[in-house]
Amino acid sequence: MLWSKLFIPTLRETPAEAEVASHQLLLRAGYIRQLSAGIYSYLFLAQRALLKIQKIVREEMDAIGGQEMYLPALNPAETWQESGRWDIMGDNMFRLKDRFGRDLCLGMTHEEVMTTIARGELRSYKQLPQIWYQIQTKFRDEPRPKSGLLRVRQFIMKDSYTFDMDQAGLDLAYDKHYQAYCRIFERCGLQYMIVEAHSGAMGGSQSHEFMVKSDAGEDFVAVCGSCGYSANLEKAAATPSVPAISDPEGDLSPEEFPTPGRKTIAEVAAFTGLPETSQMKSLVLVADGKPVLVLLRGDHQLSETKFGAVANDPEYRPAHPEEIREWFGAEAGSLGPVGVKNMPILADQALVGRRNMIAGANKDDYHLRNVTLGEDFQAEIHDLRQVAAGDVCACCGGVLDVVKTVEVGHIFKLGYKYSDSMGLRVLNAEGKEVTPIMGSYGIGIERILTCAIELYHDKDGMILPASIAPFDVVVTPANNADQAQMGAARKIYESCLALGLDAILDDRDERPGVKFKDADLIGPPYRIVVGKKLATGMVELVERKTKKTSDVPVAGAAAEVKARL
RNA sequence: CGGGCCGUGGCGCAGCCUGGCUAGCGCGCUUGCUUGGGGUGCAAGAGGUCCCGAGUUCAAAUCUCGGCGGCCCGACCA
Repeated sequence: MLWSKLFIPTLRETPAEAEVASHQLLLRAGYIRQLSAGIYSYLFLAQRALLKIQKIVREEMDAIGGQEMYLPALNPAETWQESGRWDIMGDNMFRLKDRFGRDLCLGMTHEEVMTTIARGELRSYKQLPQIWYQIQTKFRDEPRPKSGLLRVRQFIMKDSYTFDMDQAGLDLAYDKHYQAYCRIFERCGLQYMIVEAHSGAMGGSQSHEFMVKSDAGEDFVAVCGSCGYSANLEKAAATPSVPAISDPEGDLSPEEFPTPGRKTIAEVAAFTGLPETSQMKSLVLVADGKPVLVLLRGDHQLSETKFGAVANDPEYRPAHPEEIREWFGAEAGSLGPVGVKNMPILADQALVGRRNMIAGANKDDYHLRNVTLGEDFQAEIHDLRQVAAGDVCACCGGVLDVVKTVEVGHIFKLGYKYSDSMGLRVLNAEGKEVTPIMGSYGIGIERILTCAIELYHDKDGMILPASIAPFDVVVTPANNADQAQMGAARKIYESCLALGLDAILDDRDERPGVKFKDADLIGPPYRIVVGKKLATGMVELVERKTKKTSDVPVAGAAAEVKARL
């Protein structure tokens, strides 16, 4: 293609609204333009890159026996009411009414529609297993769209769904997807990691996320440098670090002491001269409409996900100050477990085995010393704390790190959640009616592009992996006015095409500097510069990643690019 | 849902506090010449409801109130 004929609106300056590198470069390189918050138009270059990504995804999905479909994005309310997600999705779902006043929504994912198809058509175990997928636009009314294409309200997703007769079948389907996803992210050139994940509102048992490490991300992942254990922070488990000082020995009784004005863990630590690890942190939460007292080691944080799961109410809330006053007779800064009878007490397992700790006295401005779990009060023990950097890996004893990541793929074993609630039944070999087991698997197409840019760029622009770059090579005549250069450039460009390369000829009447800058910006892995050395029969082959230049003969230039890709 | 910032030709900004000519600057765009290896130089041009509405005033980009839109932090998020 001829650059002079294309619409590639590059920007010399970075638009003020773009914060993260991928967003800035997508705008500057003329890939995207914003239409509204979290809604973007994909221009020519973006569309080319996204199509290349989709091609890779299709090839790998087809390779595991996936059958591509295309489902409606516009869904009737009933479909979502059947699974119960019409209510669960809340404000995150775009909703609208048709002319007759019927409720509709824009699909966020397609478990319901896929299950609707399946229950209408699948009759026999002979028809299973099935792997169905689509590449389609999804809609989510994010409370806060941000970071360019990283968090948007409309995006393209590859989503697949599997139907199997039994757990073993699901395990196999899950494993096929796991392997296919590895190949997809591999081929797209991403450095990724696979982490154990929390299955959230999707329901289901096992789940893995495919994450790309990036400061632009919003998901935190705990990783062990020694054994490779990695898990989403929502779910990660680890052995807590050893307390800063050991506990006082002996079977001591709780003893009240004044702590005037000291409310926070840090203030009490400073006042008593004892580290935060010697304290019990008391949180009052309201789950399922009922109060719960949660105890953690002073320096630990509550994992909202873990608590939500234990309390069986992901919608729980912190208690209001008035409620705390009513239930405890003290303010939040002076709460503790001793003497609490009117609500269940949940303690984090890091408190097991500890003795004689500091806790609030349930009396303003007083704390207790010598409080011991199991002796001075009883509690249910759970893993409730959020893993932190520096914790000890539960698998190997190594040190855990916590890194920021972007989620590019997620696979779930759904189990029977949808097939059961929506009435998908088939007959097994014995002629008995059984419920197939399902899995669902997603990939964010734009996120692959965005992560690639986050991962691979420099001050001059994108350095895209060849497999997803909109072009393999750009041919740049240094001086347009020079007929010999233009002619040679044209010939090289044509040889590239003949070799099956995605080539672009920068035939614009621009200064060489402008052409070089633009080529660097939009990210093709190679550039062939036809310049003064043409007189000696040579052109320059420049590798975008390293900016390394090598002289190659005119006649062999195209082949050399082909060989290097 | 809490907190902060912003809205002035396509892009980046100044002007606003302290109201007053035809609203500026850089980049980009058009035309001509020039130049031709990292955003060339010169010249001449085109392009603006100063986000919208109401109010104050002789006079509003500027002050007041209301609204809309965008960005960022937190909460939230398959």
